[in-house]
Amino acid sequence: MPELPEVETVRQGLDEHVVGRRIESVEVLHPRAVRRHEAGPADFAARLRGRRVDGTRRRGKYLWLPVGEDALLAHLGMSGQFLLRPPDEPLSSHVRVRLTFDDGGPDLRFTDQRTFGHLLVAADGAELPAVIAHIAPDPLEAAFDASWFAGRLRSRRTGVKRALLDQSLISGVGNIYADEALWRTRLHFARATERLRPAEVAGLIAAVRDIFAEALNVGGTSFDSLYVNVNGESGYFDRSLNVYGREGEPCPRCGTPVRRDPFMNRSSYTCPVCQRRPRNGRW
DNA sequence: ACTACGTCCTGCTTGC
DNA sequence: TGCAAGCAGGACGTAG
Repeated sequence: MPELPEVETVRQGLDEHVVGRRIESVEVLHPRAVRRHEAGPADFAARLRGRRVDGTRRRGKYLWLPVGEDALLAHLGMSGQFLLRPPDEPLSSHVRVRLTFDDGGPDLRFTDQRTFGHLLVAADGAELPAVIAHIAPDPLEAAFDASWFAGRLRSRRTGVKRALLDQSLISGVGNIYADEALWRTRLHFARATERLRPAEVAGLIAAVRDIFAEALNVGGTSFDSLYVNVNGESGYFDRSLNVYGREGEPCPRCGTPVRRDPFMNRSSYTCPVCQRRPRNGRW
């Protein structure tokens, strides 16, 4: 599932293979892929046709390609991929949007099995598209303000994992890296945010940063081959996950079997010894 | 104003 | 063997 490291890997791939090229044609093969482009698929295509891709940007799990004053904004959802393929190669059934370029080189295929991802053209967008103005800075960008984040945590009345997943507080963290960062910091996911000590918050931020950096070094994580980078290569950070998806396996720190708890209609993985459940926790 | 939850979607896995 | 339920989950809209 693409979280910040996977999205950043994709951004780097796009930066290398797409920037500087002029878009010749835009095909929307599945309207759901552009559902957040309010003016509809035809307008989406028209706004991109003939435009040159000027660069690549990312905040959290969103990435965008500035094209003049506009930007092609993308969210990969759970299974979104950008694939570069020879234009004469047949389209797979999960290709939702296809861009071709006037240089005749590889086309760009937004492919998304589970269709949670989406693309849109932001008309205001090169710097920071207004539609994602509510997305907080991610911990790898200069705009991230640790004291602002700590203050927001203190004023929240929720559990720490819910807060980590709230993209308006800190962006880029999903279910996998949330569990990994909490394990590393020895925090249970239900710890009340307002009762976290400053050192615990600082440790949590550091853990998220470290885990993101480590994942980036190996090109992001992958579980079911749904996620691949822009060239179609799978990431492999999953080999170094400590608790996520490892129910019953020994905690790498203390050997206690990892526990899985239902959480927000999904799962949370913890070490029941390293991450003690709080008395007055918030799920 | 803030928090929590249902919903979208497909395909693989599990269980009867 | 076949079918149905379970599971994966990011972000948004809405209910409370």
